[in-house]
Amino acid sequence: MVELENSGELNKKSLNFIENFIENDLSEGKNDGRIQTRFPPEPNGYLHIGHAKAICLDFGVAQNYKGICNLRFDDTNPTKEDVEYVDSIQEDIQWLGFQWENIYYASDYFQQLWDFAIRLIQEGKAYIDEQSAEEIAKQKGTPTQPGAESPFRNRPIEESLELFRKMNEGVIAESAMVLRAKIDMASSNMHFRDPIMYRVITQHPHHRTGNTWKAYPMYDFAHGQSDFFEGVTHSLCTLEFEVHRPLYDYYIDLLQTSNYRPRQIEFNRLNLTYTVMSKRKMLQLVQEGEVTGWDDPRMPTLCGLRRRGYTPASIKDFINRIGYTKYDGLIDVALLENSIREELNKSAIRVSAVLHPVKLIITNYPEGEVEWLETVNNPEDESMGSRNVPFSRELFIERDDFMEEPMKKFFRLSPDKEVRLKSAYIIKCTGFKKNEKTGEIEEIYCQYDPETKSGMPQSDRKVKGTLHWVSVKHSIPAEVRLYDRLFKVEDPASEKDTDFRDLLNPNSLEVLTDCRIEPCLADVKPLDHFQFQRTGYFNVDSDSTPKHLVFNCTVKLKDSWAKNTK
RNA sequence: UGCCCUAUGGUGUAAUGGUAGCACAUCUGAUUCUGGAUCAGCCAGUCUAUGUUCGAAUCAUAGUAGGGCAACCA
Repeated sequence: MVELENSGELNKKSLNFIENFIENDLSEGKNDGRIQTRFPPEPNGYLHIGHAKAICLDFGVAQNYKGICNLRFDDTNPTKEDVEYVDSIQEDIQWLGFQWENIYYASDYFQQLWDFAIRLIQEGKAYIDEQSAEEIAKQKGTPTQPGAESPFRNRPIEESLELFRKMNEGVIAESAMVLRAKIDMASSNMHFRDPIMYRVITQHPHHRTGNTWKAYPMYDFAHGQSDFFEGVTHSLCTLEFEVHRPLYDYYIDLLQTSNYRPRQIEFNRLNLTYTVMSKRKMLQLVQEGEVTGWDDPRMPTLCGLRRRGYTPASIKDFINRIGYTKYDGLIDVALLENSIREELNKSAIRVSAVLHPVKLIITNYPEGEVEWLETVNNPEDESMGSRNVPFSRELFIERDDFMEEPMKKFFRLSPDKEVRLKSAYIIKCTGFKKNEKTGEIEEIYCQYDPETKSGMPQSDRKVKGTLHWVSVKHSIPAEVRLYDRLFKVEDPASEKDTDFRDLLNPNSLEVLTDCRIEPCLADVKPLDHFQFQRTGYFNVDSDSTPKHLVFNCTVKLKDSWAKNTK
C-alpha cells in the first residue's frame, strides 16, 4: 500500500492536459473557482474497463480540486435502456470506490428541455420537419458536399409549435416528424446541418417516466443542457464527441445567462489488445450464450473483472498508469495484467493447488502418520503469518513436475534426483510406475531425508528445485476453471468487416476437473484472493457446486507451462 | 479529397524553448523452500521537410500517416 500511495504522489507531479485546462480556468477565476464534473453513462449496458477510465477521471478531478462529481444517467432513449443497467452501474461505481455527490437523470430535465425547445421554436431557431428519415439523411449532404434545406425549414412558427405539442400527445406516429434546429445546412461540421433535437418514441415506455413523454430529446439537445442545469464546470468525454463540441457550445450560448458556463473537454477512449469494448458486441456475446453473462470472467466488464479477481485498486492503478491524452492508441492488455499481478503478489495468501495431479509415495515415511507443517502465507510479507498444512506418506504433485528423462535445465523431479517439497522435506526419486499401454506415469516413488525438514538446523542443504504438493488424504477435489483471453486476435475491434465471433478464442475457458487443493481452501469466502504456488492467482466463486476455483491466471499460462517443460 | 483531432522506443506515457525520462513488454544473467517471484542488465524513440532561435520533441509553414464526423444512438 505504501508503494501504491507513493506512485500516486509521483504521478500527481505531472498533470494531464485536462488538469492543465482546469488549473488555467481556476487561475482565470472562471465559474467562481468552482469545480464540478459528472459521470454520465447511458443505462444500456454494464460498465466496462473503459468506463473505469472515465470514472477515475470524473471523480478524480472532483477529488483533486475539492469539487463534486455527480452521477447522471443519460436516459434519453427508452428503446435501449433498462433499470437493470441503472442498478448495476451504481453497484460497479461504488465497488471501484467512488461515491457520487448526487444522482441525477437526464429524464429529470425533460420539462426544462421541452421549455427550452419551445423557446427556440418561438425564436425561429427550430422547426418541425415532416420528412422521412431517409429524406432528411439525403438532404444532409456528405462531409464534402453541403446539404440542402428542408421544405419545412421556413414554415410558420405557430405551425411548428402546434406540431411539437402534438408530437408529445401520442397522436403522431414514430418517425413521422422531428424537431430540428435551424442552423446551417452548408456547415462544414455535419452536426450543424439542422441537427435533430426531438424525435417521437411511443412504442417503448421510459424506464423512469413511463408514458409521460412521447417526444424525447436527442443526445446533443440533452447533454450540454443537462450539464448546464446541474452546474457542471468541466464536462469530460471521449474523443468522438470532439466534433459535437461546437454544437454543445451553440446551445449553451443560447442558455447562458451569467458568467457560468460548462466546458467540454475530450480525452482518448481506452482500447485494449485482445479486448472488445463495444457494448453492442458485448450484449451479443451475452444474448447468444458465448459467455455466461455480463459478469463472465472473460468479459472486460467491471463485474467480469471482479469475478476474475481484479481488485478496485488494481484497476485504478492501471488507469493511473495509462494516463489521459488525445492520442487514439491501443494499450497492451499486459499492462492491465501487470497491475493485478503486482498487487496480488504483495497482498494475496499463497496456497497450494495441484492442477494435474500424479501420486507421489514416500516409501520410507510411516504409514498413517500425519505431520502438520508450518508454511508462511506470504513470503514477501511476514505480517501475514503462517498456517499449518498436513503432510503424509502419499502426496499429489504436478504431473509436469516429473520427467522420466529430464531435459537440460529441468531441475524438478526425475529418477535419482533430489528436490525439496515446499515447507517439508528433501526427497529423492527412487522409481515410478508406468502404464505400459498408455505410457502414463501412475505413481512416483521416493525416499525422504528426515534431517531436511523445513526450519530444522540441517535443512539448508541446497537442491535445485522445489515442488508444491498436497496430501492425498487431506486434499480437496476441486474443479478449476482457467480463463484466457476471450479474443484471439490482437485488435478485434479493428476487424470491422469480420463477424467478431470468428475472432473468439476457443480456448478461452478450460475446465480442469480432477484438481486437488489445500484443505485450508475448504471454506474460503467468495472473492478472497489467493495466489497459487507456481500457477497464478484465483478467487473463489461460491455460486457453484462442486467448488469452482475461478482462476485469475495470466493469459500466458499455458504457453509458460510448455516453456517450462521443454 | 471538406471539416475537426492526433503523431516521442514493440506498447503506453513524461519532458510546457534548455541533459529525451518512466512504466509495461521482449531478451540476457543471477538466484532456488515455486521462482510467472525477486535482483541486475541489454535492446529500443521525438513521422518527414523547411523555417524561427544561441538552442526545437516543444513554435511556424508545408507534406505524410492514423482517427473522428454524413443515427429519428449516446
